Amino acid sequence: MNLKELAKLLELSPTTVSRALNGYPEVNANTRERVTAAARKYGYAPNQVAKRLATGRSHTIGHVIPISGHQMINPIFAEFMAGAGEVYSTRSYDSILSVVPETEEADAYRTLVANRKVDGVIVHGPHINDYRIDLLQELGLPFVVHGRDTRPESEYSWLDMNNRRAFLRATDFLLDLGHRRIALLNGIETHNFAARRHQGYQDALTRRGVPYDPALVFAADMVEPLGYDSTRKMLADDNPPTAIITSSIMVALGVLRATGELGLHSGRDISIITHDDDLSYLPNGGAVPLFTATRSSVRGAGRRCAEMLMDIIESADRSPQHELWEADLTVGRSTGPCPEGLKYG
Amino acid sequence: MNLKELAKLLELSPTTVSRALNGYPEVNANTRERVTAAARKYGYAPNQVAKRLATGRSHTIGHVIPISGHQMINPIFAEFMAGAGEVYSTRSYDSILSVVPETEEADAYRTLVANRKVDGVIVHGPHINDYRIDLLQELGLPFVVHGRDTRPESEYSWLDMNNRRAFLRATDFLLDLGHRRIALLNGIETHNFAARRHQGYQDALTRRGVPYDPALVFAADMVEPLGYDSTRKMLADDNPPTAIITSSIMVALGVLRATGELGLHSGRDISIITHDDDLSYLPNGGAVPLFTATRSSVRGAGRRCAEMLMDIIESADRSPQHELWEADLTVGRSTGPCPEGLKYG
DNA sequence: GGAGGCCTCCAAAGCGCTTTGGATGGTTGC
DNA sequence: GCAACCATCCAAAGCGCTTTGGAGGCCTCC
Repeated sequence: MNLKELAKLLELSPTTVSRALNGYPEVNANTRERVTAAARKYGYAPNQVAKRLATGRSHTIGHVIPISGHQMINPIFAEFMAGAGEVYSTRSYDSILSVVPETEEADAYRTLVANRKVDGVIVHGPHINDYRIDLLQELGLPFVVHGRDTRPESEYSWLDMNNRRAFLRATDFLLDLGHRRIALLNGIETHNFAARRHQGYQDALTRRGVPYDPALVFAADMVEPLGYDSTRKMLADDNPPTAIITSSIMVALGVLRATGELGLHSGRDISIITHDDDLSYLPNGGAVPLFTATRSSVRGAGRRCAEMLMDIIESADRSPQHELWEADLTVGRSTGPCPEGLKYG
Repeated sequence: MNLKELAKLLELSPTTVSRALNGYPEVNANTRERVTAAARKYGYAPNQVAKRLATGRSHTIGHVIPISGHQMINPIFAEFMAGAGEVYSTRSYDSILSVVPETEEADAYRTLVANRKVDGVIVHGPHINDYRIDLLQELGLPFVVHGRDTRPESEYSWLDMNNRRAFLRATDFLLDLGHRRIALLNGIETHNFAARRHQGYQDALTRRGVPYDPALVFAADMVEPLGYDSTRKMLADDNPPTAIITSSIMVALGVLRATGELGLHSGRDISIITHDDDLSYLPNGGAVPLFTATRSSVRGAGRRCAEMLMDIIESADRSPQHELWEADLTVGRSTGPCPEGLKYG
């Protein structure tokens, strides 16, 4: 069943049927009624491809996922998509996913534009100074960045968590408990979020006049072994940390594995705070959560980014929008006062 | 730059240009040369939407991701998509992602078909008797299942790992090491893969005449706390297991956390074998991997499923294709002989 | 030398929708 | 009573590609 057939059945022109269905004003209320009823009855659904060709709008959002040299795919991404996807389907948008080698990422955006495949894109994991933002502005493709880079924030649309403040608060929390040797297991610091987290950590130390020790800071892919290896390493040194801040639960689990092997109890012998993206397969809940954590829902961010982008696409005014989310600091079982003997370690 | 403009520049008809670019035989070799050169020079890329409308083919693969009641999104999915996505981009297919509530999954497939949005779909995580296979056959949409359900295997296309054999081998391996109390931490057993794993485990026990103890079998979402909680529970009972088989590294990490807290060394006091989907963010490598594991690459499965589906779509003959992959059994540090005192526990 | 065949190329008709630019007929205002 | 004006509807021209059904020219073969 297509438009023409439906029109014939109704003894109307395709024009009128199209307008009736798309809510244009120049059609009689009764006619519109008849048309919508018939459409429902015969199960008419407009061919999206034809619609796209005619309107030039694709009703599709693009997500370009680079596969980096180390072949690591960001586990956070699936959760983000779960959130964004919910919103897409309620507003009947599609999303297309381009998984490409990092080196071909720019090309991927260009073809997306050249082939008019998408009305807009979401940019994931921005780097310190991210060329993709320039590229997209140049291409004139609407976009929302999940995160920020370093340019003036008013120049583009983004949604970010306050990474600096979250890690400042986490560090402060540990300082309040008497810890002075606090390690940071961070993500790769060319990613802007990681750089900001580092900043927050460092700011907190500086404010209290606690010396910054580079030997306590690690930055790498946020996988479990990062937590395990760096913890084993630090705890084998003299003057080890009494507290560890990690950038993801995965890393925190690695820390726990290392401390477990050494017979240390987290929350007593050593304190751990992790950032928690609230991933569905890494729960940190219960009456008293396993980890004390700064928490911000990535799925929620996905939902909101999708909404922002669709709003931008659909509105005439394309002025940038921003949202800065604060993370919760929730107390769990993994933190406690600094052990007396180690207090000024 | 569109076809017509390019044709004008070349002083050729759109017909000929189109044919030259799409490799039809009825065009002179020199002409074809000229056309492709010009296309490259002017950066001409055919409008995919127009192409789709004209051909009726969408060059797009669909992935419908149900969000289940527990709001858990399958972490394996991202990795699968990384593999599939690689292949899509090299063969210049797109993939669209529909994230929908579980209850609306059938509708999602129907609209995909009604709107001719995809040429085929990949079905993820099939259940014991999966209605989606019936639905897709009824809708006449080409599809490949990642996994199998319980119907005759010749009736549809699938790629699966030999879950039964993998878990049979894992169980055998532990039995060979003298273990007799072997626990299984499985996924939800309405998923076919989990049911088959259970089967393999049970078959191995039966063959050796080792009694099957339901108290040693858990089935739930494969998250870290499943490993932790069930291990704590089992080890608190009298007659605890001396070995544990888990369905994912995430669960195995939970086991390790529990045993770590109890001061048990894996590979000595307790043995652990896990299935390893070879997820990029859960590495289990190194000279001697942390876990002894049955391993099969989900990313590889993604690649292959995508290829199979595209082949099916592009070939005239649509007879079902199947592939059954065997998992490797790689030995790591988490297994060892059953401690003497517990040998016939 | 004319029929038949092959190699190249092209005009034009779709694919299914939107949208521009009227047409039609009934109302309104003076 | 006539012009101006709505409210409704429609014909037809795209959107950018593919594909059908030739057409024209040259070669071959008897």
